[in-house]
Amino acid sequence: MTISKPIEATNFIENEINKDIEEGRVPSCVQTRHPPEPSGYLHIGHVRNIVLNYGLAEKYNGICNLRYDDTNPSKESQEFVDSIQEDVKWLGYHWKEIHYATEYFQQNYEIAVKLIKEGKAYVDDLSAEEVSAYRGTLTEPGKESPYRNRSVEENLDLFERMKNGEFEMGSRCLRAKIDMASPNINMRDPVIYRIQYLHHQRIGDSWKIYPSYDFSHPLDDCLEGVTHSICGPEFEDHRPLYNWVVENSGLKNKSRQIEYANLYLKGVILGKRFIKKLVNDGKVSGFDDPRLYTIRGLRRRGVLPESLVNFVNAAGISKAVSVIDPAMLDYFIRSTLNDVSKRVMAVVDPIELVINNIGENEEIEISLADYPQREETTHRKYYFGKHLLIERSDFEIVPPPKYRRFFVGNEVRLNGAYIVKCTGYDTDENGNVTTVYADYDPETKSGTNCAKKVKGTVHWVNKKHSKNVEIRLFENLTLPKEESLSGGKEQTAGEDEFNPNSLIIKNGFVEDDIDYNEEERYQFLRNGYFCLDKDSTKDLLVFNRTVGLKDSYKPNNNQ
RNA sequence: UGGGGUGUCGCCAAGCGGUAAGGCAUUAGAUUCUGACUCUAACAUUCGAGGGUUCAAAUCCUUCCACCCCAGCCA
Repeated sequence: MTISKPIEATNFIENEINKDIEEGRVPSCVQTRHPPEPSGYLHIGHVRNIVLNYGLAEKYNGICNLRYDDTNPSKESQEFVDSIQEDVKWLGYHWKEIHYATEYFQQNYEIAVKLIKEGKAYVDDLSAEEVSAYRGTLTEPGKESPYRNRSVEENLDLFERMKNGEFEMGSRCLRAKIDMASPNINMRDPVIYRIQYLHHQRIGDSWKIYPSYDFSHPLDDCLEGVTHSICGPEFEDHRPLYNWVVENSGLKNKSRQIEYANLYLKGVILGKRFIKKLVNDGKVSGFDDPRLYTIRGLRRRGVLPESLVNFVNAAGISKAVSVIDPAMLDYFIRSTLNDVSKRVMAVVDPIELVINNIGENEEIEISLADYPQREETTHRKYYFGKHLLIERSDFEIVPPPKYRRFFVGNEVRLNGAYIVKCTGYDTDENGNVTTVYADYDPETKSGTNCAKKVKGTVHWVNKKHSKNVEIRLFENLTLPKEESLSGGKEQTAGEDEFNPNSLIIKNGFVEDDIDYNEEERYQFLRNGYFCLDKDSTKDLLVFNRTVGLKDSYKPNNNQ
């Protein structure tokens, strides 16, 4: 039993930061920011960004602020701003301060005015379609807008009137005057302010003009004292623009943008838009559905935050697109859970086991260790008796080679109780096994250090001392197409593309005094971790998944 | 197609001119009152491909190939 330890990571971003510090470009305490747009729930793909930003600040004794990139009210809501804070806290990270891009609107505006005065920005009257048409294509340069060379006075006046709400939404915008012929499309006079008459969740209707990401983000970074602005790969071509804004802002603090690759899990749905669609279509119960890889979905599945952090650190970081095998995540989930899980007995798919040589009402008290994986553990009482339940898969009429569990003539240990010898079985008219019979050996009680050793140990539950529960086995909710995992693009998926086996409901049994406890994690069988859920329709829900679904017994390989 | 980026074991990923770290997965074995956990061992003569420079290259030069991102008044 090892205690999972935090994984130290060094990566190319740290190398860059170290260089900046050594060469005196930034103070040794760096400042980062975690800049989510409050337009969705956080998911596993965001954890890398969180670990990086908060982690880097921690590592360099700097600070990391949470800053909502809330410059597009049409997509954002308070629900998302609240959930993001909860999720970050749950992950174990702390921001120094909370800021909003909207807090900086006045300063953003003043800098825009300064740019206009310097002839570096102009109000364009072209429609959105025209702007697009004038922009050119990937291979052809763009055309300059006829409004590009308006006088500073006219621009100032127009921009002021935009701000005052005198124009229609979309009728005009403010553009940075850079280079319409640039091979980098982002530099072809990007729009930096647009007119927007939408109600904003934080600032209401106070502003009629909204800066674009490309304008506000670098400014807010500099204003806040950020030294390193870590972002996704999609902003790589925006870096020249980022730097242009920083250079022309007149701000003394100059932040530097560094991009890293996003993290995907093979076959796992992560797109914000996609997750929303699943929720809206009722495919899943909500943003916290355990099949989802949202932070809260994972959490509800019983995953612990350190698993996520360790996973992300172990996966490392580079600029190459990384599509990680979910088995790796599972490993980190298991390794954390293994340390903390209470071992209990439960049977997912039961068949009856009758002990021949014990009285109908006879009961033998046994003691079960709650945490056998630890040096010290508490114990609980349980009862061995005549009518027990075992897992259907723990009995075979014709045992495959090397099979260690129940088959007629074989001896097996009932976990925590006695060694038992299988004597026979009953089947129904269809040939399905209904009952298994066995004799127990009274000399082999658990804890007595009996000489007899047996290869297999089997979980069981006493029919009388167990309760019927609904057991929900969750598989990963995946898509067959790999391209569906991307976050940004329009994604289309038909209903039948979802894994239909993502939720399996079983009628199982658990020891009768195992009750809901938010903190507790459990393990039963050889491979399943679960937690109980308070929304249970019956006594409890069991969340399982690929966590530990590895079954070392593979008959086909053992022939 | 113009620009930007990336290609090291099935999957991540170190490496930055001195002769291929590590993790996941896999395989074999030990241990085991969970076929779990733990343990031990195996697992790239080779770094997208071809040329070149060098005593020496995954690391430098060069050509080519593949994949990703960019033409929102989204972020």
